[in-house]
Amino acid sequence: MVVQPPDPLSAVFRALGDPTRREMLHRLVDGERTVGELAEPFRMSVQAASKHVKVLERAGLVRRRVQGRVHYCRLHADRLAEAQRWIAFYERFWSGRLDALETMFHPRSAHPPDDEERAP
Amino acid sequence: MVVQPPDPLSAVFRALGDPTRREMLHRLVDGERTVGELAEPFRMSVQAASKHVKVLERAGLVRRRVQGRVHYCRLHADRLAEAQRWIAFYERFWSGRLDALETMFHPRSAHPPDDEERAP
DNA sequence: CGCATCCACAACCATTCGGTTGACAATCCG
DNA sequence: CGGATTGTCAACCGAATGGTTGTGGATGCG
Repeated sequence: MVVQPPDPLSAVFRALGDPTRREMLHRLVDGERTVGELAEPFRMSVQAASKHVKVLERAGLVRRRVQGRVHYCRLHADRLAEAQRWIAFYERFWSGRLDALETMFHPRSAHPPDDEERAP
Repeated sequence: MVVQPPDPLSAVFRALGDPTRREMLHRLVDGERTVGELAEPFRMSVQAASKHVKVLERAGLVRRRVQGRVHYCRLHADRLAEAQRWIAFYERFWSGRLDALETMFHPRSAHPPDDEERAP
């Protein structure tokens, strides 16, 4: 309704909210892949897969390099870091804490990562 | 279209993909809150906020305790741990690594966290 | 040149999402 | 009892999502 520009964090989480896109990200860990290669494992049209790639791209999780007629996609994980920092704020609240030592290396801020600043 | 049961990880990420719901989670860090209390900061009807709470609940991020006519919600962060483990697989690919020491305390598996196992 | 390949764009469709309003069930309290 | 409070449920609405098909633009190549 409000048609406000979606904040980056929401875009990242929503992009991750689809298993097809998560699988695509995973297939990018060992290097660049073309849109066609990314589409190949899925039982869907290339156009549909292309839409998924675009969602990942708009979320900042994938960068594209056009060479000739092929589009090479590569992982751009920096946005994932922000997402993880947001989640990490809640580490103290989940039960399966690996070991207490870890908290020494995760100095958490008193506030959750910057978010929801758009609401006055 | 395929109407398949959404996997838990997708449900978590999609729940996190909305700033209202992230804000609600944040307001649960210092204890239980009723649905009304959760709805109060937002310029939306109680019914709309109630829907958000239900999304969080179905994603397993919030538990509910009904007492009389009030519904007390509390944070249940375990699902966030799974989400973070999924993201953590990509740590090696983002640039702003805090310090190399941290990797000693994050022994990563060779594979990403269990996911997309539903596609044979 | 002529054709095949890679991919985007556009239109369309069904479903989901995020919000509304209205009605109602249950509970507390005078 | 009767009224106020808390919250759900149901129906509805517009926009976004996830898919399809069709078209066409570049590019590579025989």
